[in-house]
Formats: sequence, C-alpha cells, structure tokens
Amino acid sequence: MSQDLPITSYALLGLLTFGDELTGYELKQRADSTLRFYWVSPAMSQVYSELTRLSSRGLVTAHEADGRTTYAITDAGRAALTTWLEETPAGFSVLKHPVALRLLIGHLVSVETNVKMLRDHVVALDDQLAALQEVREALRGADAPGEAFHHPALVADWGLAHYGNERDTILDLIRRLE
Amino acid sequence: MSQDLPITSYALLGLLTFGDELTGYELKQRADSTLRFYWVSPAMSQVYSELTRLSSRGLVTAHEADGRTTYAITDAGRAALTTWLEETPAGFSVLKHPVALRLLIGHLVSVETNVKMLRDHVVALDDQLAALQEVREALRGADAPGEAFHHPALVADWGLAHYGNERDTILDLIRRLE
DNA sequence: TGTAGCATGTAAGCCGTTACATGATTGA
DNA sequence: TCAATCATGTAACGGCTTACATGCTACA
Repeated sequence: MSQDLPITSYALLGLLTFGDELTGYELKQRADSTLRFYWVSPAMSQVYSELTRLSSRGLVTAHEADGRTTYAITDAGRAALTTWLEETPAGFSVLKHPVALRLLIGHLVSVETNVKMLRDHVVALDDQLAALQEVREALRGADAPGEAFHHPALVADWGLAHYGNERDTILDLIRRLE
Repeated sequence: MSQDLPITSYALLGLLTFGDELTGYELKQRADSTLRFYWVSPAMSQVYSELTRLSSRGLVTAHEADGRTTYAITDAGRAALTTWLEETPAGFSVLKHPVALRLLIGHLVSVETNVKMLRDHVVALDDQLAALQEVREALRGADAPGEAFHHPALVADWGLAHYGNERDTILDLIRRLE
C-alpha cells in the first residue's frame, strides 16, 4: 500500500485536508502562510513535483479546467495520512539556527558584532511574530474545539509562544553580553 | 580568496577554534555534543569530506601520526571565519518540527493520539534537556566573560531556555486538548 | 574470543534549491 | 504598455544521508 513519502510530501498532502481543492500555486501560498513556521516552505518547483508524485500514487486527484489544474485529496490520501500519523513516531525536531551557531564562536569577533547580530535577530523575530499573528487572527471564528481550524490554531499559538520566548531569551543574552 | 562554503563547513571549522587539534572522529563527537542542539550533527562521512574541502582551501592543516590524521585551523581559516561572521548576515532560523506539523492536521486522528504524541515529545525534550545540561556543566570553570567557553556557555543557556520553554508550551497544549 | 569503540573513507541516491523557460491575465 | 501576479513546469546541481567497506585496539 502506501510506501512512505518524504515528510514534506505528507505535509503538502495535509494542507489539502481542510476541505478545498487547490492549484499548485495556491498550495505553495498555503505552505508559505502556515507550514513555514514549523517545517519548510518547499520551492514552487518542488510543490509541483510532489503533487505529481502524490497523484501517481492515487493520494490526490487532479482536475483540469481553464488551463489550471486543481488537486484534491482522495480517500486513499486521507487513509495514508492517518496511518502515517498513527503508526510512525514523530521524531525529534531539527533546529538550524545560524544565530546560535555564530554566537557559539563569538569569541572570534567583537562584542559589538555579536550584539548587533542579536539585535537584528530580534527585529526578524518581530517580523515573524507579526506574520504569525496575522495567520492566527485569520483563524478566529473557527478555532474552537471541534471546529475546522482548531488544530491549526493550537499550532499557531504554539508558534507565537515559541518565537515570543525566543525573543525574551535573546534580549537576556544581549544584557549578559553588554 | 575564501569562496563561501556551506554553513555546516563553517560550523565544523568553528569547532576547531577552541585551541585543539582533532581527528575527524573526534570532531564528529564534538559536533554531537554541541552543534546538534542548534544546527545539525553531520554524518561521519560528511565530516571527512568537509575536512578534505577545508584542507584543500588551506583553512585547516592535516597532521598525520600513527595512522590517525588530526586537523588544526590555520590563520587563513580563522580569517575566513571572521569575515564570514562580520560580513554575511546570519539569516533566519529554520525549524523542522514534525510534532507541530502533525498537530496541524490533528483533526485526522483522535484526541488520545494527539495527546500521546505530545506526551512522548515531552519525554524526548527531557532527554534533550538532560544531555544539554551535562554539556553546560562541563563548561563550568571557563564560562566567565573573557574565558575560553564563555560563548559556548551562553549558547548552552539559550538552548536550555529554548527546550525548557518548549516543554512548558507543550504541557499547556496537552491541557487544552484534554 | 568477540564486541564495542576508534578511525577513515567510497558510492549511490534522495531531498530540495536555484536558474531557466513559458505564457495568460489584471491593473497602474 | 509595462509590471505584477497567476500558473506550470524542466534541468542542473549541491548538501547530506545511508549503506557499504576496511582495519586496528582495548576490554570483558
């Protein structure tokens, strides 16, 4: 039955479980607005190739109209996702944090260089938080337990806490460096 | 001069700035004990190939003795690292969090399945925290400002805060799900 | 005596990115 | 009319992993 797929492929398939039918282009937009905070937003070209793969396995169906192709998840797709969720362990998260990596070897540069990097990162975190806050707001109205966007809302709250905590931690580090 | 390298290559080079000379095998162990919390711990085979690359660019020198080859950073290596730190922007962190991704589509499975996944993740976080705590303890004695392991200690504290905060957030999510 | 750790690599292959290419539609 | 957005791909390539291979040393 369903051989396993790269996680990104399951992720894209998962974005099709919210009741609508999307083009590759739209799926990429959805990935940009949600997936990128906890996973990665795959390149446009990868979205198309994953859709081709999912389609070849019968996990999505393609519908063509006016030169655009929309994709919908199939029953087999939903089943594959469900068994993936139920039967494979999640595995630990991977954090690739260039700021932490650079601070690790901060002895090579001046305190000011390190502090500047951290301050810039706080600004980037503020941007990230603002973007995520917008996503969170968009879910209001359907985010109660049992409603369509309950889980996305939980994850968005998680993300807000995550990036907010990181902001606090960085501000603390700046104080310790100065 | 120094073309740029993949970040992992800079990371490994950075691990050689703490005053000693390591074999590929030992470098991998150092990566496992520090780098993996904020970046990735490259596969053994990649450590060797990165060392070959760094060596071919004159950023490290190899010394052979008793069938083991140790590597030391060169002045050119230190210079390349410093300009990298000073002149290229850090870029934002990438988080690949399978637990968050799975929770996003948690509507496909039961509350119990979601809660179990989160509980398992808390256990994994505890392991991670314990390992990082050990690393942090090993730095005591040379972690004051100006001392050799000041920056690694700062980053370790960051990591402890990071994973500790995540633990709290997950416990909160479990409460909201139940 | 055999297993675990030390030590060093090669080869194949996948995931994912960037660069390249094309064309329609909409709005300034 | 020109730029931005929508829409869909192909090709090349790099980074990184897994699997495969080899051999030595220390220890239970």
